[in-house]
Amino acid sequence: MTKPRRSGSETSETRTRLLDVTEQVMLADGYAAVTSRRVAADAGVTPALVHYYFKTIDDLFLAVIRRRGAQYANRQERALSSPRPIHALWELSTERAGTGLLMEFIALANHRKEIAAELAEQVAESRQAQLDALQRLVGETDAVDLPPEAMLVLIASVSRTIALEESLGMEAGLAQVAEFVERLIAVVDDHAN
Amino acid sequence: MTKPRRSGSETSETRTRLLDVTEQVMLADGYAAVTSRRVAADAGVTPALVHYYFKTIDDLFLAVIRRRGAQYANRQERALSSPRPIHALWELSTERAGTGLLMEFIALANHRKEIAAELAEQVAESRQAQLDALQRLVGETDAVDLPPEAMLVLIASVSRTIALEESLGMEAGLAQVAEFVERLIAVVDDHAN
DNA sequence: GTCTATAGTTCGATAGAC
DNA sequence: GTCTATCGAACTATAGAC
Repeated sequence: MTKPRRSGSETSETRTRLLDVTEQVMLADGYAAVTSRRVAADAGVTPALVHYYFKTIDDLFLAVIRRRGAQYANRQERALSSPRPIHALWELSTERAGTGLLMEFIALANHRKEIAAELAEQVAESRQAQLDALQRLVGETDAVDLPPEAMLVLIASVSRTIALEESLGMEAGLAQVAEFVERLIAVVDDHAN
Repeated sequence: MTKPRRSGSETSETRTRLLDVTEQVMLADGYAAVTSRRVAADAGVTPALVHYYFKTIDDLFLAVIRRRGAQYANRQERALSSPRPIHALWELSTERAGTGLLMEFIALANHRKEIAAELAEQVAESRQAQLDALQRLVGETDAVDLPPEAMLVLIASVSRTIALEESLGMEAGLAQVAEFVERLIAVVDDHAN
């Protein structure tokens, strides 16, 4: 939402392409595989062009996080205004593709201050929107003996772990723990009706 | 029990030092910062020596995982034979240092087949030992409406997320969700007495 | 906007002396 | 067991032509 036209870099088709390719590389080979050469090659441009759009590789990572975060915020907003908000949130959280990228960014954030800050801000904002929706839903009552904030952490925890252990080829307990969380969720969602 | 492809004796003091340093580097700057030069410098040896003990960098990673896994198996065994086995397991799982390394290995496993296999094997073995202990504890009864396998996934999920969000500077809901899990655990542990 | 060319680093891994 | 020396490759980032 910056300049109207011709700012070039914000709306460039090439720029978009570079972001797409970066996401693909991260999912396929991890964040360490994201280099100006690799991204350029996969996008069919020259390495120098990557540096033209993103001065440093960290800037490229930040741009991907921000775009991704904005997309996710939209999807979450739709989910939270559906008839069964928390169930829709759970479905959204258990999607595989998103979790894969998130894990990469978490690992990255472990040792890149700027990325940690951006990631933390996004997670916090997203969590706050969830909290607002959940509190509208349950009001002041205690439908479940689990505070709203805690339920949200639980949803985030379990969905992430399921995606992760599945990708490691494990399966013991995954279906059952999903069922357990879904039962908790149902209580809350039904409480609204 | 496959040995690293090239090893100066398994018990070498230098070898042990290299493994220690590698763990420190991973925790401080992430797996991508683990290079033969960096590890050598931090350990006070020459880069060539790193390649002498570990033919490739992946071999170095594998050796770290294996050593770590063996150590963890011991600690878990002690925890599981304590008076309150599941509570002890929970305490063990919420330790910060272990979680940090685990996140790095998970990220690594995302795109290194050998490491994914080793990691999956260790997690599965560890989970099985937990399951044995838990089933001895609760027998056939249903103390909680949560199958044993699912409770173990829940413990792993939540402990990991707490460590992770804390490291991002977040705190909302963490204490409450911990309390929730601890309540579930207490039911099971008390069931034994 | 896009390219060529390149400077300056850093890396993995090996050969071979001691 | 440990070292020196080094090859070949990959990387980030910039300068400057088109």
